[in-house]
Amino acid sequence: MGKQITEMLKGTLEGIVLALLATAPAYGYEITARLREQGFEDIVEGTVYALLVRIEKRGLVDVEKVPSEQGPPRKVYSLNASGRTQLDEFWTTWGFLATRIDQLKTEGR
Amino acid sequence: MGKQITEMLKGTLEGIVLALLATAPAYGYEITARLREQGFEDIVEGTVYALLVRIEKRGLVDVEKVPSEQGPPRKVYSLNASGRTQLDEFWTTWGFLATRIDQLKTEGR
DNA sequence: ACTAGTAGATAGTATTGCCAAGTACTGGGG
DNA sequence: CCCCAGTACTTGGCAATACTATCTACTAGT
Repeated sequence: MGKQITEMLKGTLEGIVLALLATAPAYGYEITARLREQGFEDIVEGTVYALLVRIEKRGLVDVEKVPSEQGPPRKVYSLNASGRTQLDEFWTTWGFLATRIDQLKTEGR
Repeated sequence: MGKQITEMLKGTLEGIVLALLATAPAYGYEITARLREQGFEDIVEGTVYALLVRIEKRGLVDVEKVPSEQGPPRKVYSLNASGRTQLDEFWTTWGFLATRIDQLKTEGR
């Protein structure tokens, strides 16, 4: 996949991460790994950490430091009420966009 | 809609415009109007014109100047072979992303 | 001592959409 | 005659966000 996916992820990656956190709290390294498993092969740790800092500053997640058996302590993020609201808005916006784009696709033949 | 849609459009707006041009050649003002009709109320002319300049520079469209009965001459853009290839790639990338996000949505309950 | 794996942070860059203002042309109202 | 609305395109500056590259810190195995 080229750089198209990079630009498409702007605005959606945050929602994707919020959705992941909605299923269970997680820490950065883990989130990166999950994204990779799910097909987002080229998403890089730096991107995820920066995003997590951002959503923490906006108060969408609660953070807890948990010692790790291996390596430095983990910062475990869990979605709070604000985050769930934001996630709902994400689904609304996504639905809006996806509907219109899918419509364009079917019109295109 | 908040600023979420703004970020989401990054990377998708180009594909949307290419898809519009795939149905018929069009000029900037017209494209802006069509987008507005289709629900993208807050897309601004400046954004569309800048995008058109970009895809022209990348050789995805052919341009023809056509005199208008009212106002300055129109720059009519039509998708060429390169543009159609790019559009195909857009649909592939979009399919990839949409599949994964929809999957996250259904998992989320 | 060295390497690999885990875990996080950050400075700099590029892309892209938005905002705001300006240019150019036509036709109608005061 | 001047101003305004509508059509049509241009441009300079700003903000958000993903990527690149590099760095720190800790543990375990060779």
